Amino acid sequence: MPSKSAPAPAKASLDAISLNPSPPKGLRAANAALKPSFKAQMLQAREDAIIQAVNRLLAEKGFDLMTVDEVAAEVGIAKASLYKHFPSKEDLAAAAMVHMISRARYFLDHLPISAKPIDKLKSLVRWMMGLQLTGQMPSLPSQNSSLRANLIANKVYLEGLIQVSDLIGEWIVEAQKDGSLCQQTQPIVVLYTLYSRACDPVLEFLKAGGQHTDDEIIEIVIATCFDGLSARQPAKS
Amino acid sequence: MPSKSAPAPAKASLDAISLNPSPPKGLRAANAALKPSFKAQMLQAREDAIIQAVNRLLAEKGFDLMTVDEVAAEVGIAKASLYKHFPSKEDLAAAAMVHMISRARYFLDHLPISAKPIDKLKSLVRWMMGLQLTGQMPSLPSQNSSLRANLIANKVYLEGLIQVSDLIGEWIVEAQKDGSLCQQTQPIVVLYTLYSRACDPVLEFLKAGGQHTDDEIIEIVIATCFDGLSARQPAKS
DNA sequence: GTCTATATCGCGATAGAC
DNA sequence: GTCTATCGCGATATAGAC
Repeated sequence: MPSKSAPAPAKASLDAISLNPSPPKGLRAANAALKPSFKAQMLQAREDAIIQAVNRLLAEKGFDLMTVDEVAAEVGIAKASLYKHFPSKEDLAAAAMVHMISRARYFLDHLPISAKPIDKLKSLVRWMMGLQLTGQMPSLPSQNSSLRANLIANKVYLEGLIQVSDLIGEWIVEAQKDGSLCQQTQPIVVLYTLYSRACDPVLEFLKAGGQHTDDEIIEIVIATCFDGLSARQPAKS
Repeated sequence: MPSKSAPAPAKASLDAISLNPSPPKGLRAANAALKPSFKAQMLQAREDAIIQAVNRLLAEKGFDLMTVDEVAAEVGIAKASLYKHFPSKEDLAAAAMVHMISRARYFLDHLPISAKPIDKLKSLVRWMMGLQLTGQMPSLPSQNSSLRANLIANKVYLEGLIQVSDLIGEWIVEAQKDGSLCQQTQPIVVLYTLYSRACDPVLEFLKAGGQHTDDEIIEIVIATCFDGLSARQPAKS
């Protein structure tokens, strides 16, 4: 079912313009006088379409099984044109990751300020799991060396990741102070654990089981993640 | 550090004979009269060496990045010889998985009978995490279609997996009855969650952090897995 | 900057001698 | 059953015309 038929070339480009309102784009294009330079806009839109295709394929097949030919086919352009935008497959994946970091920062910045830290953390995990269940979370096999090297060399990605991690880290510390989060667990461990939920294979298992909706799966994993598998006294709230 | 230098060809073969005492081998060789057929023994030992190498490489690089040439080099035989034992790369991985299932059944069967079900479950998770931390847990990217098809077509693997799952499932139900395991969580969800700990990326994160020993990491993840991240009343035990 | 066509190469799998 | 040598294919990346 997923494969050889040419996948509607024009659609991806259009979607990339209308959809994805998350992070505001075209800042650079909007400042150079009144004329945003249509050319630059088109170029930006095409790059967005590329990144969107990469993200989808990365989520569907992972980095190793994703081919540059597929990306080009999904965007509807020639492979050689792709390489004019991104000099390598690794850079393609890196751009997709930068985009995800950007979406994450936008999501975190727009959480209700009044929410309790523990609820912000849960919202984050729900969001990440939702992305994975809907095939939007790029999965980079953590073992590929060339890809990792390329990623940690990418300052935009790395600084974004650090900023996001710092923000989440503050919430973790706050949640520990207000008594809603386990104080025996080191904040860094909490952070890693939350990140790991974004690629937890249990999501795929449950989805394959077909007995639950995506939302049900998310609540199940949220419960096991925060409340644990052991029996617990009925919560006071 | 990991790579191009030819990796000590002879060693793997010898280790395969002396090490790996877990599941008893050579049953077939031992029955045909008094003479176990040295030839068959050597052949069996070589196949064990192959499987051991595959398991290690599978754990180190994953299925996609593992090459058959590497396996042959690590075992110390020619690639063509490998293909006389296993007709494809997928069969190679399948054999490694069958071996792991076998080890798991042996481990489960030799847990102290007197142990409480909840402790049996924790022991299992500890064992799986220990395997992953020491590079013995093969990681099969759950996305590869041809590999999955090959695996579920492998009756030995599938039946073994079902047997193991049934056994664990019984413990889960018992642990829920005796009040040590959360009764609101469906047994199948518990099972999937436990399995997922075997390939939880949080292990790699913590190991990369370098701040904890393997045993410490295991206890940390056991705690977050069973007790959750949320604050909890001091346990009564 | 986009295209078609091609270079280059790594990897799974085989041929055929011994 | 083991070896050396090679095929065949698919994938990344590039050349060169427009």
